[in-house]
Amino acid sequence: MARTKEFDPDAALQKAMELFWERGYEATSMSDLVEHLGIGRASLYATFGGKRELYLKAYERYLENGVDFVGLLSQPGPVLPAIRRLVELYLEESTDPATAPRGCLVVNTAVEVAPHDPVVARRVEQNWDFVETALTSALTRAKAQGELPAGKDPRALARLLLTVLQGMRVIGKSSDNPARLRDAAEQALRVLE
Amino acid sequence: MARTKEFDPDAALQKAMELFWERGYEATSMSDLVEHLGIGRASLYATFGGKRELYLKAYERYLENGVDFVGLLSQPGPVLPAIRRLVELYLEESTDPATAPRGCLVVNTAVEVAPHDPVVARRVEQNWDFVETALTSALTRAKAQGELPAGKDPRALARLLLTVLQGMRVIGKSSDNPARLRDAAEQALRVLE
DNA sequence: CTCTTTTTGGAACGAACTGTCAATTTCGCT
DNA sequence: AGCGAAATTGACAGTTCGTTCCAAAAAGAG
Repeated sequence: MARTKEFDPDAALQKAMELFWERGYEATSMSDLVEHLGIGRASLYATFGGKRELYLKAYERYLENGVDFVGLLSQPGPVLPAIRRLVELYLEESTDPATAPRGCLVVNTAVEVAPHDPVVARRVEQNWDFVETALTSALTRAKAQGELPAGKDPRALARLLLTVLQGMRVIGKSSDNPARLRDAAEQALRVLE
Repeated sequence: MARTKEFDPDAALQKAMELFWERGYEATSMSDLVEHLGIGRASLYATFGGKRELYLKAYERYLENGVDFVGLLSQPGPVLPAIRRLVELYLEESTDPATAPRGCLVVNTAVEVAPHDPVVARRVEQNWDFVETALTSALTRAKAQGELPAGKDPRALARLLLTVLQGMRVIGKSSDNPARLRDAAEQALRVLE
């Protein structure tokens, strides 16, 4: 017994996520969002709450649509080719002029928002944990399958890869030198041999 | 034949840099700056120009007082220990709860400001070039001195280190797990052996 | 001491900010 | 058909933003 929503909340959240992704938290105003989402101001507040809550929901939406680590790394068979594909995926997104400037929303959030918002900081750290865990279990499996030398430490290697991936995203945001990140990615992969 | 300034512009710029470093560009208002610098609004504008110009000057001030790559890496004698010290310095600053949340102003700038300001982007990229060059020449010297295996590529290794260092700064901003970055740093250094 | 130049604190500017509210519209249901 | 509940609309507060302006004060040069 109510009026139906005129807009699709899912599509609106997607657009909000893209705007936050491109411009950052502080530089994106509620008026910008109202304009780009094509919905009324009050509808925005009624559906998503204030700016901070909307950002948190946009952040989660980003994670849902992001790189599928588990799907990529948990496939049966050899592990290292999957890790190579993962690194190359990050490399492409970090060097392509169309996608590099926006970087990764998690990195952007870690840098701009997390230091001033404990809730956000926890979410970001959970993501680091998640990626690290996915890489660790993949490398552990690789070691069991003989793809990784016996002396290597899967968790330590996962932590190096995690750090390199985020570093690539940062440098890609302000550099149009693909060779730089290509070399870094290649050297990072060579650690696994 | 004129009045002298009542405040020390150098000290004021230092304080402005610290405020931008801690809060970011957008989240720091001119009123915040006036308050923390202890000088009048008009003096701020007359001395440093507008907000953007002040930020650019603060950025340069940060670079002047930052890690002395050349001084660290150009000392005569073995190179690898110096590189190890450099990585450990980054590790400490990225894991110490007192310094980790503010991260590195260059990284913060690369993420928040560079994508929307070509001038800033150029400055940031110049910094990546500078660090990469310093590391490359150091590793080249290490190779000549037999510290680095003959098969290694100094520039590619420098690019990996550059990426790892920036990645550490990002993860350190939102993680209080020192072991994570310690492992990453250790594995990165192991690449040189 | 006077003139000139600069600094200074604070008021004031228009614009933009986040968030709210009453009025209106549209649906489901009796 | 008409009633109640939810959603839209547009305007509206109350701040805060970056920036400018101005009168008063201060300090070196003659």
